[in-house]
Amino acid sequence: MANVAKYDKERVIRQAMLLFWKQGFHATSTRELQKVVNLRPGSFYAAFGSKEALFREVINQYYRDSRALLHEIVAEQNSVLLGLREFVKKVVLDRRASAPSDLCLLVKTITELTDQHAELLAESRLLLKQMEAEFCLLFEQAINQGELSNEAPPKLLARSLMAQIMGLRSYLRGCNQPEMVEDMVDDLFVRF
Amino acid sequence: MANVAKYDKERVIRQAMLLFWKQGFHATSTRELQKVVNLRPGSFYAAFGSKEALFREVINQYYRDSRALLHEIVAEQNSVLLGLREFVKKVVLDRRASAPSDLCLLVKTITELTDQHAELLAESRLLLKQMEAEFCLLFEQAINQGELSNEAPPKLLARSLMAQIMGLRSYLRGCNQPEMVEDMVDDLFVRF
DNA sequence: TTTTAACTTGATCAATCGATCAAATACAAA
DNA sequence: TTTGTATTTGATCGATTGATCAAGTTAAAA
Repeated sequence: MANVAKYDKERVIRQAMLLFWKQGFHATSTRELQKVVNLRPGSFYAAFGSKEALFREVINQYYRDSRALLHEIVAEQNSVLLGLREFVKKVVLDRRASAPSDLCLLVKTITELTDQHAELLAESRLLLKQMEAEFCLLFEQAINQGELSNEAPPKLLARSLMAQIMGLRSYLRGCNQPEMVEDMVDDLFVRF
Repeated sequence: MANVAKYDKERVIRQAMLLFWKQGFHATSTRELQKVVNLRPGSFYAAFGSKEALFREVINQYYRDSRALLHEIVAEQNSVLLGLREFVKKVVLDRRASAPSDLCLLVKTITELTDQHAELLAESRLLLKQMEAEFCLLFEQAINQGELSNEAPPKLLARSLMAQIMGLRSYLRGCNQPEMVEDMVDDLFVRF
């Protein structure tokens, strides 16, 4: 054994995440990435292998962070349904000032990438499916606790919530006026 | 006077549109564009000036085509509301086999681009707003003809429809299973 | 302290990027 | 047919892309 990397890999991945999230995969050069993470080419490629491989680690970190945020917010609330509502508010509206993009990194990715990066596309789809599964579990929990008036299957509710969040965030990116979307978030939860 | 361009400019723009629509702005090189439109660099840059300028013409053509399709489909239907529903079905589901992407080119663009291409971003947002205005006019028409049970202002209905379409198409891009979305399109119009 | 292997560094690779240009070509006007 | 001008063509520009590599540096193991 000898040296051990003197940089914090998770920290580096999060710095890269911010840049990828803001600019997308293609518009972010490896030189920009090397600069923000303060690694020279050799260290950079020794650590991650390729731009694609780094991106793969980035979207997985993004998923873990998102899932953690969801469960944090739900845990703070009295009911699962209120928790979901707060999560949507947080992600769609509150975090707008600090996040690198109005949109979910995973949605940005499936929007940008084609079959030319089939692995990254498939990985992003998988992570979105996993996020949907988290929603589904929470809806099941809400049903078991008698919180839910809507009698639709939890799988359908989760699917619908995913599409609604994607719609709101895309719309917000288009109009750039958060006040137009605030009411829409509330409307979203009227149906539950 | 002398020669006149021997290619059809609108045709060229539509060919470029298919490539941009499929691959996005950054992932589409000027060389690929030159190839599909069968123009050598000189003619290409004489005709359009730059990649950005061509893209600008492309998204404007895309908007005109989309608006024309909307009014075509509405005209075929007995009611405005049925027309809107058919338009959504067409755009989200039916055209999936032939379109270069599951997503709206304008939404892909506002998703991909940053302030580094502020003009194109602003132009895309403007065209989306114009599409929303078309929806708004149709909802007003539906109200005037007594078709509409929903008493919400047409502006809100148009806004909601925009977000819903964006959500469905993004979700479809993520799951890649159209059958999961068919029912969601119908649900969308239950509320009207 | 010496050895040794991992890590860091800056230069550099071939390929591709968007864009330009002089020369060749094509066609309407004279 | 000749002239004049717009268009087309292929070569090429400088910059940037993702990635590699040998030389230099560091620190744990012996």
